[in-house]
Amino acid sequence: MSKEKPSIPKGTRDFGPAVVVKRNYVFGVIRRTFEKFGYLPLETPAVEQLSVLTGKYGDEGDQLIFKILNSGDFLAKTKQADIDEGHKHLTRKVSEKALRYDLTVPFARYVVMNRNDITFPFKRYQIQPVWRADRPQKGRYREFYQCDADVVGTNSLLCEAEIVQMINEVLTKLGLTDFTIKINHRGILAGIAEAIGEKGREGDICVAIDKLDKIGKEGVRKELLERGISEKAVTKLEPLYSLEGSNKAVLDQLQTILGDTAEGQRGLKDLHEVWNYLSRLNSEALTAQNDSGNPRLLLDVTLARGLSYYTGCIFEVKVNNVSMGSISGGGRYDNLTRMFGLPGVSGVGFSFGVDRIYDVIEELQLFPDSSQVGTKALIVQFDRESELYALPVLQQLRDAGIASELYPEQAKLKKQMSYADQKSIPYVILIGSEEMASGKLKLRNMELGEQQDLTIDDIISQLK
RNA sequence: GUGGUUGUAGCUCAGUCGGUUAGAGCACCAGAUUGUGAUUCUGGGGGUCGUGGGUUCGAGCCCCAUCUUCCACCCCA
Repeated sequence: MSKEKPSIPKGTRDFGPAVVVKRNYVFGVIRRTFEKFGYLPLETPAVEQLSVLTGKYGDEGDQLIFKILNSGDFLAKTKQADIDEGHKHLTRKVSEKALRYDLTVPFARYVVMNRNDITFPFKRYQIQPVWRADRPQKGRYREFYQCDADVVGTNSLLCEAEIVQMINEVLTKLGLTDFTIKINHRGILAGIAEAIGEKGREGDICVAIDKLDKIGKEGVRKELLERGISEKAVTKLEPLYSLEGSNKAVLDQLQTILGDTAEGQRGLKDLHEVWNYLSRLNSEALTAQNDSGNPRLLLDVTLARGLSYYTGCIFEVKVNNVSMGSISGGGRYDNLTRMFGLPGVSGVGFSFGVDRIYDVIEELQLFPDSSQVGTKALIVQFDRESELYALPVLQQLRDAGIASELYPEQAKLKKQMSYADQKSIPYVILIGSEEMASGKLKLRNMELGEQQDLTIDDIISQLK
C-alpha cells in the first residue's frame, strides 16, 4: 500500500470548527437582513446544464466555468473531426453539465421554469457556494459562497434603494464603518460613449475606465487608444474622471454633458429616483460619513463591472483601507430571463462575498466574542460508578438548555481538565465519591479557578 | 490563460560555499502531582527536506518537470 499524501484542490479550503462558527455569524447577519426586507430563501443544484450557463458571462466567464466530464464513456460521441475543431467545440461533446458560476443565472432559470407558480414581484435570497476555475490569489478562491438577494418582475427603483439599505445594514451590523457603496448606471456609460462620439463602444470604454484606480489617467488613455477609441473622444472623456463635489453636483454636471443622449437621460432619471427613495427612507448611506469624510453612497462614473448582462444601475462595495477587492456587487438586468424564453421581466439584485467579508473582518479584528459558541459545562468522571451517576445529571443539564458533555472515558483528571481548558469550556462539574455521598456536586469556574459545592438544581440555575 | 513567488517536524521558521547524524521556538506525550486545567521544572516521541527525474564522489541547497502557496495581469465575490 503506497503512502498517499492527501490534499485538496487548488483554491479550495477546509474550514475548522472555529472558522465555521465565525462564518455562520456572518451568514446569520446577512440572512436576517434579507428576511427583514421580505426576501425568501431559494436553493438550486450545484450542477447546472452547461448550456444554461454558457454565454451569460461573456467569453472570459465561459472559460472560468468548471465543466463536468460526462459519465461513462465520455468519448462515445466524439470523432477525430471533433478533436480537430478545437477545445471549444470538443467541450460540448464531452461535457453536458457544469458547476454553477454564480447564483443569478440559476435564479433566472428557476424563475422561467416556475413562472406560472411565482407571484411577481418575486423576492428571493440564496446563500450557496459557487465555483470558478480562476487562478487563486488574495480574496479569490475557486470555491466560495455568494449571498444573493434579487427581485424580479418589477422596474421599481425602490428595489435599488433597498439594496443600498441592505448593504449598509449588513456591513454596519458586522462592525464595519469605513466602506463605500459605489453606484453607476449602464445608461450613463452608454450616454458618455455617445456624447464623446463613440456610440455603442461603451463596452471597450468601460473596461478601460474601470481601471482608473489602478493604472491612472495615462494608463487608461493608452488602453482606450489601443482599443480603437479616437484621440478626440478620449480627450473629451477625460474631464469625467475628475468630476468633483457632492453626488448631487456630479449629477448636475452629468446632466450638462449627457443631456441630449437618450441613454444618458435614462440613467440620470433612474439615479435621481434612487436618491429620492433613499432620502425618504432617511438612509444612513446618504447621511453617515466615512473616515475619509465622503458619504457611504458614492456616484462613480468610472464604475463599469464586467458581467455583460447588466442594463441599469450597477453597484460595487469596497471596504476602505484594506487590501481587498470588492466584497459585494450587483445591478439591474432586463434581459436575463429572455435568454430562457421569458422576455419582459426585469430583475435587480446583488451579492455579498462572504469569504472576502470574513477575511476583512478578521483583518480588522471585528469578530465579537459572542460569535463563539460551544460547550458550557463538562462533567468529569472518575470511575464506572460516577459515570452512571453523571448520566441523569447530564440529561438534566441538556433538558435545561445548557450545552454540556460528559467526558466519555475514565481518563486521568488532568487530561479531562485539560480537555475543558482547550475547548474553552467555562465550567467543569466534578462527580466523585464525596460528591455522590453528599449530593453536592463540585462546580469549577475554569476562568477564575474557583469552585463551589452545589446541588444539581443550583448548578442549573447558575449556568442558565 | 500570462508573468513572478513559495514549499524543511502538527504550527511558525533557521539551515553559511554543495560536505559527517537536518535544528530552534511553540504544540504534543509522559513524569514531578493516585481528586484539579491554564503558570513552573524534568524527560520523550516526531522529518522520504512538496513530489518525480537529473547533475555530482556527495544535494535541503544546483538543473528540469509537476503539484501547492502567495502576488500581479486578465477578469471577478
